[in-house]
Amino acid sequence: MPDIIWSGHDGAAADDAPRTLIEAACQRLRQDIVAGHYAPGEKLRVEHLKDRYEVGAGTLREALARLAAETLVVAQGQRGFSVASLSLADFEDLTRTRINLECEALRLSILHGDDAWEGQIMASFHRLGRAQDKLDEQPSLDTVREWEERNRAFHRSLLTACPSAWTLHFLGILYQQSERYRRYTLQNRPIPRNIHHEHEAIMQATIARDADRALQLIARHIALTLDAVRSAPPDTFVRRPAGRRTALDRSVAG
Amino acid sequence: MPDIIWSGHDGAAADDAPRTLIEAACQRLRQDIVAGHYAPGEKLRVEHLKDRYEVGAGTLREALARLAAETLVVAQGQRGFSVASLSLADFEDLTRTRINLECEALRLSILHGDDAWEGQIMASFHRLGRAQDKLDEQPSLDTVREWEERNRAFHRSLLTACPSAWTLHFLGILYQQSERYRRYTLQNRPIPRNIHHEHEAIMQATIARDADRALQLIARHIALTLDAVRSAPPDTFVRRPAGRRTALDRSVAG
DNA sequence: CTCCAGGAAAATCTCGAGAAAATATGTTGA
DNA sequence: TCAACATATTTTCTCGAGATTTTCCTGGAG
Repeated sequence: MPDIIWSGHDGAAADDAPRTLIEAACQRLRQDIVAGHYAPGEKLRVEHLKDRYEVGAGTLREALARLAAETLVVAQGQRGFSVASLSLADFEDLTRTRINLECEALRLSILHGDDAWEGQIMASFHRLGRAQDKLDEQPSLDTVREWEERNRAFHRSLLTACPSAWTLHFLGILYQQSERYRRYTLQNRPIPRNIHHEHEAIMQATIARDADRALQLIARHIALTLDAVRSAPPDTFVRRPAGRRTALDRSVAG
Repeated sequence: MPDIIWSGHDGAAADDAPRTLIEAACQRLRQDIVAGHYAPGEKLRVEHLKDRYEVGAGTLREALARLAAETLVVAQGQRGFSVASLSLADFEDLTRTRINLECEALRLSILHGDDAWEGQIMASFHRLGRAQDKLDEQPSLDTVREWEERNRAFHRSLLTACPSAWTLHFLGILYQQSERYRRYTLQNRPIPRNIHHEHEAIMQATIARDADRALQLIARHIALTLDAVRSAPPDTFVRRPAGRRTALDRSVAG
């Protein structure tokens, strides 16, 4: 139980209580970045942002450093911070990695889940269905927000029984990135109706403990997002500031 | 090619040039933590550390924030920073997740690797063998260091052809954590001889493009580290400062 | 017209001091 | 003896200003 590792790790958690100005600025910045208020690759100048978010320079600086942890912003040596770039190739990789991890997480969740877990899934699915109805009746920013929130809750409920904190941690990061892509490329696009049936099938297979089927369904479900983004206007991904170096520069255990 | 995402992400890369004092402090702190100079769960007081590393308070603070990104340290609301805790349960999870990702990365690497990639693997394997010889002849801190360095290089060479930057990124984090566990639990313990044969078998299967066999071998290879840590003194994992919350609190794409 | 060099402007990086919070300590009462 | 409150100390959090670096603009030479 490596709870501790994530406890203060404002990166993945801490939606609840912004105890410090840093956390508050971190949250607001994260929301604005994920929501697409800043263009991909855009430079984030501390001098400008400290006015916008009404904090000191050092404070904002540390908030940006924390966001760099989530790979939402990048920090270059002596050249300040900028919003992480978006590219189709990255999203393809992101989606494949997410499918890999989410299948593993769902498999473990089905293996370890108890009755309460099943109940939570049904409940969150029901709430998502209601949000879907409201969205169909009256599409608005509020109803969309609510649908997104409950969609996230539904997907999360599927995995709550997964005992692998590391897998969930990485999935959290990938979720966030995925959401950023989705919002950026599919701005204000209506949510197709058939997603509801996908969710229903996933839920049924999961509760029936049919791991093979559930994994197949969730994989396809996630892959559909990739197709949707692929069909975005071709000029969507353009920004590409100079980048270099590759990961995996450290340590290995034998 | 999401190179940009990792470019300045000092978290996983940037061994080369500490362009700022923050990066320098970050590197030194990371080394000291991975090396075990600080006990797991130990509080990291800024006032003390700023003297030790000869930087200002704000500078050290930001370095700690970046290390929190790598999950080496944790930042709690108004209660400062502390070293991430270690537990056997966490290491088991860590290892399983690493096996999952590393198998996927190796599979992709075998799929995409070219002749130059094969050459790099053979070269790094050869260098590792030489380091092993030197280590057998004369065990010392230097020879151990060299072996560790080349072991890391060998494992990295296996995956250089993997096109999934996200998988490699996560693996980098897991590697680092794994190394921390290994050093903490197996301090100064000799490296068993048969590891050389494991590496040889992995290399041969990889170059022969026998993905199934290579994956099986690498999975077992990593799992052996888990066994080694399991056999550590039972009182190794004790520290457990208060922790709460779980990951996966954010976002999902539909 | 292109390319290189120099300098001005902007931004980042760094530091120490003051305010807020949390922990530790000491005291009082039951 | 134990619990609870008030105080004191430590630690974190926050801010603005100065030093260093990068960037951009201008000018001139080839």
